[in-house]
Amino acid sequence: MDIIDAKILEVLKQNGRSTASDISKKVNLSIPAVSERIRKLEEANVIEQYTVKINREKMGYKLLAIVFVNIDHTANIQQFREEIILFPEVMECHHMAGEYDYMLKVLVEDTAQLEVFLSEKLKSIRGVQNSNTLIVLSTLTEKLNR
Amino acid sequence: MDIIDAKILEVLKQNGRSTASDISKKVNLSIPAVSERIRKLEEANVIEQYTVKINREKMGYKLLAIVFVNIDHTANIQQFREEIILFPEVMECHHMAGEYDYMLKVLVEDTAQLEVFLSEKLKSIRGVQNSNTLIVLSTLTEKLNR
DNA sequence: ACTGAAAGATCACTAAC
DNA sequence: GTTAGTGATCTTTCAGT
Repeated sequence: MDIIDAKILEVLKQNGRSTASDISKKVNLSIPAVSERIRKLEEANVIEQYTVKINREKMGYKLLAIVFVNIDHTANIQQFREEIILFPEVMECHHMAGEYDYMLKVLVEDTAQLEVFLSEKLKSIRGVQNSNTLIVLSTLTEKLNR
Repeated sequence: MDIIDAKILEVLKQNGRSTASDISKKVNLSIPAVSERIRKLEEANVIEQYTVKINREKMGYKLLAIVFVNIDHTANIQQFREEIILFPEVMECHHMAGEYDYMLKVLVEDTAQLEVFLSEKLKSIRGVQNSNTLIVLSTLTEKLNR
């Protein structure tokens, strides 16, 4: 991971479809050299995935919420961890230090779907003790990578 | 946005480098038909960006934190909004309803960098009244799109 | 570890339907 | 929307530095 690899990653962050020949011009390196570096970055799992950012509003998902969850510590925590990530509306699930056990980022179409998620889906998982939901009014920035 | 477009987006989510010919096999459509659909999805800004997911740990970023911030409502809020998104460690910034005004997702190498962010960078923005930081112990899932 | 050139494969595009 | 044909472009390979 030298400075040239960092430059290559920077180009790929901005456009995941950049070809080796595109990148070779931007980093002043020959095409085979760039190809080999990308191959190694993929092999080392530094590049985890090529993907695409899709417009949420255009897909009808207009409500983003943060849900903090507490788990009954006598419950089967592994079961919660397996089930929670299966819900399509759960974009993120983090195990937290502090007052709450888990923090979820939940993306839904509207408040009706949020209600279904909170009062039916989330509640249906055994061990979920209580939750605290915060609503996102707007998003100023949201990046995948630093 | 019919069911075929949805399938195309699904393929691109999993691999942003999929070619039109790759996709044409998976959705049972000819290559020019797929190309045209992708072109329209890009034009309509449904596809916002092709990008890449980079392994955070491999890049040395081992600490993820959630920072809630309150802004002095007599302060210049626009200034906060402009400055906060410029910090490289701020992955996300959401305007929130409820007790706190903004929620930040902050990615740093270690607690030392978090301390610098909280006590120097964040504090330096005029109007930042107080903050509350939560530490992420581990991440179960983190998706860009639903 | 990188360059440059050549080969082969693959892709996108266009035109006709 | 399909099929077929063309031209461009890309990656890979390899010999040389």
